[in-house]
Amino acid sequence: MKLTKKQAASNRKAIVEAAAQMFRKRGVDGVGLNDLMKNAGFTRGGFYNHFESKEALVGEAFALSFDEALRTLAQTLSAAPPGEGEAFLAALTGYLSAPHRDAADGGCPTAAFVIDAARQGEEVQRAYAAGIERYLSLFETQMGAKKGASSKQDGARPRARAIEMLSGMMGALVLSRAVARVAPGLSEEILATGRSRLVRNNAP
Amino acid sequence: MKLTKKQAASNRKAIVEAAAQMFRKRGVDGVGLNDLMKNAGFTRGGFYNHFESKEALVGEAFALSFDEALRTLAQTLSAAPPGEGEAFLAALTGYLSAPHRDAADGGCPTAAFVIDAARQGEEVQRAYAAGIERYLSLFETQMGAKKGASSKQDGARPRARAIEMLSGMMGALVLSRAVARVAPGLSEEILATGRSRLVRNNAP
DNA sequence: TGTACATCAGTGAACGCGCGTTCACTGATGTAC
DNA sequence: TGTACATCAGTGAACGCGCGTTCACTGATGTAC
Repeated sequence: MKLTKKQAASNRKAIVEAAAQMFRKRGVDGVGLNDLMKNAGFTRGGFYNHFESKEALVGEAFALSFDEALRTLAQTLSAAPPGEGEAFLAALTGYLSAPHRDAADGGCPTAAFVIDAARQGEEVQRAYAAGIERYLSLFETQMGAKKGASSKQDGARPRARAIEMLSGMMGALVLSRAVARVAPGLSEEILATGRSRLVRNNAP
Repeated sequence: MKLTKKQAASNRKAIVEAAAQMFRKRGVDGVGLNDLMKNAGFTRGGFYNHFESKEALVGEAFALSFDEALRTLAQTLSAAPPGEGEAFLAALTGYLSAPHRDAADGGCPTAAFVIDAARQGEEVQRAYAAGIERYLSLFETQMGAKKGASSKQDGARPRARAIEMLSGMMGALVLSRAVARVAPGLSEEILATGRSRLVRNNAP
């Protein structure tokens, strides 16, 4: 049953893809390897043909999640007319939306993995920290692009503004998820408050 | 081996206390009942004399964590000279500190349970949402007390300011925890940025 | 108040189950000649 | 290019282990008289 190298690599990728989604939705501890392999379209025994251990997969799943999220965001931004910063604001507004809140499996890995990352091994945590730094760099670039146009936060340096933005938006998103089922009004209020803050901080 | 009612209630309390700490440190899925009961000073079989299921305990552990955190905060604030708001700012600064980052088991339940809450059953999630509302009320009260003294955020209504504060501070704390072991510089930078934002927003 | 008995918190073995991981086996691919 | 063989991804049973939960049992407490 040996497969072509191309097919084997593709199958491996499918496992990491499934893991990236399932880990975001249910947490690392909430996903078993048998369940994962079934979702990826295989039987459980084949897992160790591709990965040394579950932890090794977790690191790859974290890295892939950040790769995809950052690539998608970069594409969205580059598709818009440059210099204005409107596309960036639109992306941030979509971040604090009900669809993103309700679809964690395809959503922001910073939010989905923020508690898991603290409890995983160092290699996994390094993948997470690397993703954070990439987000911060992107934010700095975007904020620098419309320098002078924004108002109230100009006193803070770009790096500090990027950190505030990432932690503040991620905090609002995870909090809105945490109460969504039993307090939908509060959940929406948290998202709306975050969006209005974005608008306020970006007003001319 | 029957115990006095008082002793039995005390033993039950010990189990919930242990759970409140262990769940905050390792997550709900990361704590087994045998391990929990051993930590509380008992053998595993006794658990079901006090609780219907693990999920029932989770709800009580969430509620107790919020009770203790809010009581401690209220005590700190009431011990200080009233009206000035200095004690509140000091408490917030302590929230974004390395000791709090490094001791999740005795720390803020909003932060520790924010991802678990989204994945637990409705009863557990209700306990979490109730805790959030209590935090928001306390924040509103504290911010109202120094009304007119603060500057930049006065345009936002107290409720919105409380939501921003809770989600923003919680976001910074969990993000600093997520990278603490592999990127201590970034972790401290996240905390420091949050603290400087507090100072900025509360400057006269 | 004193005795007789039901209550029930604690014990520790045991249940079935799913976990991460290992294994012998299969058979088409990729390689050596 | 054609044949012979080593490689290795996939299969599915099995491993030991810890999980949440159940159980029969113990014996001091709380209650009934």
